[in-house]
Amino acid sequence: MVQAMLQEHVSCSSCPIRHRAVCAKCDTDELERLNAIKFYKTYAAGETIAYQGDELDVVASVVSGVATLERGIEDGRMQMVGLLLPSDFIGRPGRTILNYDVTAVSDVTLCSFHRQPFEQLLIEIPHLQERLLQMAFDELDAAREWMLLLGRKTAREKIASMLISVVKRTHLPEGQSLGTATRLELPLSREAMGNFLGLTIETVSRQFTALRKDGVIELEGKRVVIIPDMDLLLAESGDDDDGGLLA
Amino acid sequence: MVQAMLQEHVSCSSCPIRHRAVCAKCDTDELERLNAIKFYKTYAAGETIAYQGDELDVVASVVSGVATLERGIEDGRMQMVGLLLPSDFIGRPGRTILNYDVTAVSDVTLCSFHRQPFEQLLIEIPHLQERLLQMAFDELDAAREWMLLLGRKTAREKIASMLISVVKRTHLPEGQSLGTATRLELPLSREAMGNFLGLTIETVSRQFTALRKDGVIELEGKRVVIIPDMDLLLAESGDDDDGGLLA
DNA sequence: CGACACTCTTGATCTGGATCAAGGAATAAA
DNA sequence: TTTATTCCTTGATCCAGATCAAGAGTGTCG
Repeated sequence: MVQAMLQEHVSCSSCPIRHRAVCAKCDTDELERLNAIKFYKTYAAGETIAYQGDELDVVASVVSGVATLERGIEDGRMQMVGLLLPSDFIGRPGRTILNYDVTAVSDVTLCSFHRQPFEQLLIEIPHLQERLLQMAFDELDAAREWMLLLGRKTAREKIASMLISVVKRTHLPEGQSLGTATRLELPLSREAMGNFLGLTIETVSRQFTALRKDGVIELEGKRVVIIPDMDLLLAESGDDDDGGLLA
Repeated sequence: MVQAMLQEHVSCSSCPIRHRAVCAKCDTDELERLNAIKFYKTYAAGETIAYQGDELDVVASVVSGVATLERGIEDGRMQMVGLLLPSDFIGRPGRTILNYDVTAVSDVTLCSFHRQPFEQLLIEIPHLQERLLQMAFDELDAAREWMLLLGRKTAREKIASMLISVVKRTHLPEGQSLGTATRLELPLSREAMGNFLGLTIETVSRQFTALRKDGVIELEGKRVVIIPDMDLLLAESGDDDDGGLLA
């Protein structure tokens, strides 16, 4: 499997390293050097990629699938602190100890780099570091928006905000407008959503049915949400205007 | 006043640019170039340094005092998303619109740089960018720890965690151990703490008196907290071991 | 000095979301 | 087909923290 991926991606055409995650500006030579040290790895849905406290000697970029970062307390409480979609980055240069669990929510393919050669390239290719800096600041902005959600929003607002955020991250990049009716496949289980939003699974479920009864969303099965009027949902999110969670 | 600061800091001896915040590795020449474009500005306690939505053409580093980043919703709800102590950084290269209020909690002195020349130096002095990347990742880690607090901790745990975090950030850097009894001057009002923790002012107040009655802390007036046994406080924070919020 | 404005504490009550508990629906295993 | 198993929904009840309300300091400005 991994071998197949390697063959398939020799030119890195579908790899975020090429496209967005790390080096959109790389020239051919630089891309070659990145290609030389990268390797792919896949994980099955539900699999834990790495545990809190692990020593991690790789950094990676999500190629496909959805993964989460979660921080836990020993009594079982869990808080999601990162939702990783394709092109998102895992790990940080300069630190080896991981302080949260990384879990594959769906089947996940990572494009990984051993820390040492990657950090070397970071020094030698300046715009790679620049790109990483932008990504870190983007994540920081997202985290701060998320803090507003966790600290001050009601359960209903949290659900609405999450839906908007998922729409923005999965639909907008491909150029669709926010105004049209949207069909959304949720990448997360009710439990994962609870950990995302700081709620219990029961409250998540109840808010979904409440929003459905109020005509804000429609449900197809458990994982598909249809948003007939995005402005209606936006009005439920507690954000004045754009919102921008994780945007 | 600003003039006085400029004189006083010509060699940048007390400026974080020199010490920790941006360029611990700068050689003399590089320091000169940084000095050439920096300027100091002071703000009085309570003053708003910049508003959500402002176009900001400077980045800055906190020299002295305490400032906060807060994100608000129009109905008055506020969530603090950043607590800035000396050496912390404000603003981000590559973005001009600020998406939170920056407020001086105490009297604050900033060491500021106009965006253009600063970004230029960022390109020309690679380890400056490297330093900024480390700072961004540190803030991201802090934000994630903070998200765990906001999403999953009880009011009592929140207060305890905050106290530990303030101790770590204000005492530990000067080399004191965490084991000894500690006297702590709170930089924040009850309201600011509420916004920090996602609580109301009343709940903050009640938890302080509860912790005092239980012998976990002692209070001297409203702003001074004495922690007779740090392990006791640590046990109340909900963190297994180190905690590390904002550390 | 009193009047006012803040900030903080404390009490009484309310409520949103947690907890406890019992099914339903879908998929897989036997 | 029956029997688990997993994930989700719904109901009943409870409680931590919010809200409403009333002072208590403390400082400042006339």
